[in-house]
Amino acid sequence: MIDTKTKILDTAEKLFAENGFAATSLRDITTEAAVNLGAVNYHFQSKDCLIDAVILRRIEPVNRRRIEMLDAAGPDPTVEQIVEAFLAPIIIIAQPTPEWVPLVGRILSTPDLFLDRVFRKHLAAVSQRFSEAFAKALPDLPAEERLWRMHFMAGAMTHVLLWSRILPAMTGGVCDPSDRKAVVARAVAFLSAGFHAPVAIETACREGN
Amino acid sequence: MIDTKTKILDTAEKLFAENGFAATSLRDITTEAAVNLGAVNYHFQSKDCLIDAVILRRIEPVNRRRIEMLDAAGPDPTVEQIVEAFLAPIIIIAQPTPEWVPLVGRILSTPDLFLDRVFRKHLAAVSQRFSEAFAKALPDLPAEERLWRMHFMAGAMTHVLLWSRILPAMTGGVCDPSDRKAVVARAVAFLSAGFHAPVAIETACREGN
DNA sequence: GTCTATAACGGGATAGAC
DNA sequence: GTCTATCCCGTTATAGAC
Repeated sequence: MIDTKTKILDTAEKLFAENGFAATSLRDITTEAAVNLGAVNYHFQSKDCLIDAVILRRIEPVNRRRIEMLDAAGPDPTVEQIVEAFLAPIIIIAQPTPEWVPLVGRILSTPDLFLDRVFRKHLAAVSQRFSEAFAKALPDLPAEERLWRMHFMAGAMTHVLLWSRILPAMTGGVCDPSDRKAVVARAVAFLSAGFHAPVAIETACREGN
Repeated sequence: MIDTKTKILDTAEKLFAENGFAATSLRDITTEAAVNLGAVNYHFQSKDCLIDAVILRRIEPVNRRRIEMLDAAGPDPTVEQIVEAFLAPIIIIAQPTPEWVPLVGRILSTPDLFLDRVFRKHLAAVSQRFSEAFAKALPDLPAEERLWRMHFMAGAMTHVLLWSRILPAMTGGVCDPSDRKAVVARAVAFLSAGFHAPVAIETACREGN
């Protein structure tokens, strides 16, 4: 028997992922979870706090796994290893709870206030670790370019999470996101190549070639 | 003097971009636009129709410019040219109306019903054109991998649009999205390299190497 | 075409019985 | 801890004066 608090958390996670935070009412959640409306404000103080709780429950394990994978790659990981350590946890770990996959995508694509207050707080440290790893693996890459490329990487990852449900329909069944290891492998190959690309801006400054 | 309908459209675009569709009320729009609440339901039938109208107004020029740039690259465009034709219009054209940049990002990251009904209808044809161009430029790339890579590209682009406003704060001022030509150049370099990357999945099947 | 007033509804939050 | 009833607010949409 799952307790009420967990039922609310699970259902909220599912509905937030499907319909977004603003479009999901507490009534939607309590109805589907078959719990009482008042229970939400008892266990969590408000809808905002519920959102925070839903997010926090999932971010922590992902970040821990990311750091683990980065550490496991040794003191001088390759670009491929860094990219994989960043992507794999958030895509692979999702297996037992597939609902939260598009949820994370939704979080990452909602640059609103609560993102500052919830997300940056929990991502900044990890992001810093990865930035340093990239700096070491790509010592000739300017810092600005490195951050832009990490930004592109995060975008590709977010998109994969967000659209995973409808991608088969979009591609006429050609792309299948359910094989998550394959998705990671494809993304790592694509993004690693991007990190290794020559720097376009500096080339433009050198003018001749 | 701008007419009421345009004022509503402009303001709705701005507020939708800033706060999302669900979180923006018609009252927010009419107050900021200094027009009457009833005018919205007069000029547009409903909030949903207003959203459609806001989106449609911007999609068409972008798609037209994309096809123009693709055509201008000749019958056999390079990967770089294709990527640039896909990215540049949506990022560069934004100059006169910067509000809609994050708006487009928001559209692309909201895989809900109206996206099916509004967006796929207007993107499918263009997407097909670009897919064919990539197929010609990368004849050895399997169709599945090609579609995945286009997906990654769309994700990176979306993220750039969505986060453009807060990126400077996130990176301590290092990354500046206001120089849009530079952003395009960086993204083209990164993503083109990704498209040229060897195919990881097939490598895994060949097992030995 | 424009504006005001209001209907009809659904939302979050709370009080209080059990 | 759980449930019911209710308050109060903001929302969309409409009706009708001007």
